[in-house]
Amino acid sequence: MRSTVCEQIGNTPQFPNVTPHPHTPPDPEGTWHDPGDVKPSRSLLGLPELGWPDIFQSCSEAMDAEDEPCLQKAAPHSLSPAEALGEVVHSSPSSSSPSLLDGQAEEGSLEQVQTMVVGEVLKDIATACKLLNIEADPLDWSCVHVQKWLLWTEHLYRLPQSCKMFQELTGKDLCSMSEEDFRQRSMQCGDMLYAHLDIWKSAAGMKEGREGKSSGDNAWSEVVSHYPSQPIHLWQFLRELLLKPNNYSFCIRWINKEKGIFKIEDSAHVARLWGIRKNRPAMNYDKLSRSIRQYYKKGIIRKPEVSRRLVYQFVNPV
DNA sequence: AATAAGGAGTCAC
DNA sequence: GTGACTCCTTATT
Repeated sequence: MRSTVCEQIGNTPQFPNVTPHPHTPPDPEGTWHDPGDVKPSRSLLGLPELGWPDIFQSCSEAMDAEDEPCLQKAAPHSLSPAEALGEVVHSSPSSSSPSLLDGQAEEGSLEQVQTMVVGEVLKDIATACKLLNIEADPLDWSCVHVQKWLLWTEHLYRLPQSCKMFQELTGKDLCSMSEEDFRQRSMQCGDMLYAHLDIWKSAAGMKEGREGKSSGDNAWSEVVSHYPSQPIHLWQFLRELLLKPNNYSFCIRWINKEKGIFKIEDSAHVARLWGIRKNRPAMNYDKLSRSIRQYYKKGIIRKPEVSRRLVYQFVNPV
């Protein structure tokens, strides 16, 4: 199934370049090569069309729950993320005739893929909303929310820090800015931030103007139902990260999901994400790990039988 | 040097 | 009271 879809995608004009994901899963030995070390090309990192690699990776995840190394992703070109969302949103999935031409069949498959992609994008947004404790619609963001989103996006994609250039902007302000405005505030990653915001805006736009049919709607209700979210526990936060391997496996990943054993690949990064979530700029791994150790006596997290550095185990696996 | 373990004080809810 | 943050010492990798 996956190979079929991959082949279709590979042969489709919208997905001309199939390239490995920068967050390539670790080898069997468990060693991990930081994507920052291998210095992937800007297109690999998603510049300026960053949304697509992540979206497509999410789509791959939907097709195959396992985080397999063979997964490939496409570099975007002719279709922006927002356009892709729009296309699926406004397409009608109805008309299928027995005399379909090859092209139409291909279109149908593409449509299916796009529908799946939209669903996964919305789920990713739902996850981010939950982890960040912000609303899904950027128009509703306060200045603080904007800063959280910026910090998060920068850390998630390892972009240079530029959130200071966006200080005292509300979500409305941000949404009214052009791509050029973004670039002026951040030469290095303004275009990427703009692309990401575009995805969120498009997803929020799906809320209105249509009634529930496609898979995107379930995902959307998931997005809105998560807000306002409750204070999140550290163990919940870690589990959320672990359950999104395509987004976060570069910093935390399962060693043995069945047993609940996981490894923190980038301690500083995980701590930073946790600090963003809790509005604790001084958060570091020393403090985060102290909180994890408090879980020992509570029976939530423990060290595995064979203790290894940065490896922990949920006492009650999912 | 980074990580692990755990004591102890503090704070917000 | 609870959960988390913070700072700390000591031990281990």
